[in-house]
Amino acid sequence: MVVKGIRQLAEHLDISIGTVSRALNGKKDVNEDTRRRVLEAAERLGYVANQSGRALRKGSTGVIGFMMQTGHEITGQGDTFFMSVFDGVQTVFARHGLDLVALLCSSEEDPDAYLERVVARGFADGIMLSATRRVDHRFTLLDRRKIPFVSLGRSLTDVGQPFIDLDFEGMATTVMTRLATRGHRRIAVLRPHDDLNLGHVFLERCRAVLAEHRLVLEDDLIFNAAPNEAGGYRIGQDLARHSNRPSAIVVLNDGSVTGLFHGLEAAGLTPGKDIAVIGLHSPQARYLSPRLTCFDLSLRDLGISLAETLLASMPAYAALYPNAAHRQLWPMTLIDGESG
Amino acid sequence: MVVKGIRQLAEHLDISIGTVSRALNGKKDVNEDTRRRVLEAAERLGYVANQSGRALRKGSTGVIGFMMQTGHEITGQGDTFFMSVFDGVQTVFARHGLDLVALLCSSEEDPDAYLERVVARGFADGIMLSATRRVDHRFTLLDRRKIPFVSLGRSLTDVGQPFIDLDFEGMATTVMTRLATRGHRRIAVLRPHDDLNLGHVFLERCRAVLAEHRLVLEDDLIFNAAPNEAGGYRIGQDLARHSNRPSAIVVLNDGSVTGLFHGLEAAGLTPGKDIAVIGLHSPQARYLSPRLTCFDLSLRDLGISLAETLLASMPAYAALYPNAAHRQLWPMTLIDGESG
DNA sequence: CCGATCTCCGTAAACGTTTACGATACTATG
DNA sequence: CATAGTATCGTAAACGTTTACGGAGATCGG
Repeated sequence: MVVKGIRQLAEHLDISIGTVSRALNGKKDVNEDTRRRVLEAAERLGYVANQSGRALRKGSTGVIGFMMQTGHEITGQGDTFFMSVFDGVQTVFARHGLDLVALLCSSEEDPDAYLERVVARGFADGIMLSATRRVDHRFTLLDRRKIPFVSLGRSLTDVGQPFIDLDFEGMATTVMTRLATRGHRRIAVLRPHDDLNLGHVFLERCRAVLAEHRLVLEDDLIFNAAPNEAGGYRIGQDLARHSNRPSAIVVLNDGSVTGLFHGLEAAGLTPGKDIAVIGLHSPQARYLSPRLTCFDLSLRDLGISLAETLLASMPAYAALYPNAAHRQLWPMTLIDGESG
Repeated sequence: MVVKGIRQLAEHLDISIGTVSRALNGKKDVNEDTRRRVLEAAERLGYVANQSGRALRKGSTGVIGFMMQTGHEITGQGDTFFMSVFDGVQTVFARHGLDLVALLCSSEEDPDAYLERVVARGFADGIMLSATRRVDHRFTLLDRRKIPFVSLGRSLTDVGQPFIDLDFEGMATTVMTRLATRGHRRIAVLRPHDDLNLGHVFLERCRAVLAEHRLVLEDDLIFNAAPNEAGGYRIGQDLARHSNRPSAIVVLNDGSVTGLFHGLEAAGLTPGKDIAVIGLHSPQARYLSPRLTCFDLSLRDLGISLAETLLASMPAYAALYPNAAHRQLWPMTLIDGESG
């Protein structure tokens, strides 16, 4: 047996709907006995307050949306990446009865228009962004609509938004000094397509670090590729055929690294021997041969921080997270492998 | 400038809210000039009807939820898998103004309780399920709540639900006859953990096909492993150390196949030479060396069918999809590689 | 010129919930 | 006993939207 609305539930208990609502929401002014009766009946009859009615009255939905784009791969980050981040986010949200949903923007729809539509509808109380682009109108849009949000990734578009981004500067410093001091002179970088912001901050710092070693990052050694196996494979082939092959390559694109390995191997090159390969976070790093030297980070903790940063910018929760960082670069640690 | 509700928009235009609503929703009884005026103003002022108010009044949300579980990997299917399916789903939904969102169930919450909560709230007009388990209470739950749904995957729990599942029977027939006729006598199977349903239907058919060749599927050659690189790698090592090693292994678990390759290689075994390896759909199949022999399918088309099947079970749309299959086994084609 | 029809629009009810407010009964205090 | 205070509950308004209904004006046919 399933009951339809709070009115039915109230009639069934012979109590007014006001009292039932107060009982369910843990409000004052309700006898403990009746509260127990109400809760027990709601549980037994499978009553849960209607989302639309509740949201309409309260002015908030209790939903946080994480925007993702389907179809064409933008980031190439596998499900393990986002699913781990999500799990961290949820542990924080669960404490406040907030629900996380992924807002899926079709590849056939303009991301900006999609987001505007969703936000204007008041679908979610807060928004999480990822795959941030170099100039990203979504930030100005969200700022204009005055809806709390946080982004996983930086952008040149700056409206003072909170964000957490991977510490590409730290990564660049670590990896470039390592390679330079090990005698590498010509270093390549593989990154996803140019619109995304992450490549630029990385490259900028790379140039600075290399300059200290009197080295330059040559333009024709900066490769773009789709963030997947195919993209990595193609670059592996290209490297093998390169007239003046670099001695090392840093791969920002974690979805491409196994493809790159296989592309190199197919051309007779061994990573770590013929060419040093250093990657970003990669769940399969340990199972590649040779083992991939790459950076590691705690995705779950990142998700927790992401949630806290968002809540800190929401009036209803801000007081609970007084010292959440407004903007944060997430540290990564280099894990030694055999590839470089 | 942004306008808050339909009331403000109506005042701004000096029209009643009824007419504004009719104009926006393409209803009759509204002058074409005023309709244009309304649409233009809404566009200019960034008005979009509030989700909660609209859903409350109309009794439907226009949202379809695809349930996924975060944290621990259940299926191991990478983002390319679901994102491609989603994209197919969206092309159908877009025609009807339906929005697809992913309902993310935390690893700390019981999936059944989560789904019940979401459905009882009236959050979505329809539900899509995946990672179906052998006995899966979600089906009885959705059936009891009388909410339209479809699942990607079968279950022993049968409430007459519509579903689309991969054609594991066809796959079993194809792969086992291929291996048997090529002289393989001891064949192993790698599958994800036992709760999931997909392994069972596959194994059952495998046994039947092998029996025709007077062969048996030995119990100790049925391996379970986490559907990721680590799981595959471990099985690769186990196979190498096996006292009576099988000559072939079929991998249902697409997230494990590269790990398996690397595990085998680390132990000095070459796929396709020392042991035949045949996998399920795998985006990196072409970039492994040796190239993986595996099954392929159109994920985008699968998504389209999934959406059509769901809509066919929703009263409001059923008439538009008269010949959508209620239950369907999705065909896969074997792609020859070098691994078996 | 009258009645009928049509076009267009405004009014108000309804969706399910939360919550401010007031009412009632009971307890405590003097 | 009177009064103040407290505990508990019911009533009704409000959230933003859609839509059934009716009304006003215009058009048309006879």
